[in-house]
Amino acid sequence: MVAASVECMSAVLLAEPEEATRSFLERHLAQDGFEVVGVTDGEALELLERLCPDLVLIGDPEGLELCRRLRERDREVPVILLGSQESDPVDRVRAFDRGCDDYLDRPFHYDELVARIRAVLRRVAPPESEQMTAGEIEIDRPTRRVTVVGRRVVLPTKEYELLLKLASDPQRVFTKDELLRDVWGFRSAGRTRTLDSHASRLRRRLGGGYVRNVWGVGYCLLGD
Amino acid sequence: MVAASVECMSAVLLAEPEEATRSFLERHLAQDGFEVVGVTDGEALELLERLCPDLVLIGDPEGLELCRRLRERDREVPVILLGSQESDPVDRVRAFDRGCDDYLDRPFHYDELVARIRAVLRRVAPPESEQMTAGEIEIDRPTRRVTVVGRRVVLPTKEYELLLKLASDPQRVFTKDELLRDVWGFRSAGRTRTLDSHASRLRRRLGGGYVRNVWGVGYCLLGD
DNA sequence: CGGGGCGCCAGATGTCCTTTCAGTCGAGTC
DNA sequence: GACTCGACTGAAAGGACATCTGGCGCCCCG
Repeated sequence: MVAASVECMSAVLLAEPEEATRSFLERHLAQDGFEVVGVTDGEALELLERLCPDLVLIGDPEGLELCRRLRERDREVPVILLGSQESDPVDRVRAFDRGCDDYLDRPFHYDELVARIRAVLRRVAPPESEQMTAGEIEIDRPTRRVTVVGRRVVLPTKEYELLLKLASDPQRVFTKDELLRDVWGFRSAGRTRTLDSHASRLRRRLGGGYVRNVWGVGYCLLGD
Repeated sequence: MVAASVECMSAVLLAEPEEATRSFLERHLAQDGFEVVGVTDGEALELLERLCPDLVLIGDPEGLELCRRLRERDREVPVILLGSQESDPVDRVRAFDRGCDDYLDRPFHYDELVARIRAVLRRVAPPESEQMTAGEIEIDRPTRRVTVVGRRVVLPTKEYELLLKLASDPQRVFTKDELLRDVWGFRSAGRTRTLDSHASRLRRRLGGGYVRNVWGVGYCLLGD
């Protein structure tokens, strides 16, 4: 099994009531390059808002209701349901109606689960091109080369990753939580000073006031 | 079975060698609001470029190879494979590796197939318009950009949130309590001065008397 | 085993927003 | 037409947030 790209590991929220399965999945998914937080389903909804995971994996046999409540909050987050052993097509259709993205019966093969997770994520986050441009900023991912108006800029790792994220949608305003999660990973919520610090340095290195702060919200690369 | 969204019926390219299954699916999918073109797998690649379908359904038991060739042409088109009866997890993992989006074993339930088709299309299609419009006011949520008759308006956080709320139903009159609760949060009931103040400034910044007061009740964005 | 680069953090400072207050204006009522 | 209550708005106080700077610790590389 190939490890996920280092660039950005996907964050998976795992709602699985049974201890053994949960820790099994936590361990193996982590090995396969996912950042996993396992919870019992009671905690799932609450964590959803805090963590903003890339995907939710619901292992609860009663997961249907959770799926619905989750969708109610109007999150775009993809959901994969692990069914109960006796699922029939009707159950599955109902699950899809509730907005889930895939449904896998138990007992399942771990590799198939991973394949399905990847298939869903592939869809949600379409592949980024090797060459990114944002205004006068050019980023060449294979070589990690960044140029601003032709001038070469060398960036340390975190600043480079932060730039990548911001450049993925240059006009868009990213919230601090979002940036912290995607660049620093799941469990970094609240460390705004760290983000601020890097944003500040990135701004200085790029020059030209590219990195702009949106008060009380976060940052964007090309405001206005 | 709910009919497909009226907005735009999805075009499905169906590559299924077996005559009976093909016509069955053609007929039923058409009834369920899809635009279906059924072909044998030889023709699929060629038609792919001409038709640009929204989704490809591969019924061929040898569909793996087709899926690969299809992906080679680097189309973003989603693909669902209908497996052969004897598929095992290894086959399925291989299929996902080839880039397919879902895999359904035969014999399958038609309703489940439709549910899965919808789930995949849901993912692919809607980068839902994050665009709101209220009269001549346009709001782009990702960039937090607000324009009035083309003129760009910059808003501080609270005013922006207030505008969002008002624009969510521009004609409607929102009571002050409602606005306070939704923008300032639960425990803010009674602080009408604060709301007044922000409404006043929002009105001034938007110009054109958009934010209108309804005496003794609250505010609305487009009165009359 | 030392040095430098980098990630992370905390305190000081400055900036901008929010809230409140106070005075005025306007609408509705008798 | 006078009175009352609510709405409007400028200014000022206060707070929340952003930025910068310097320091500490870690890891990689020499």
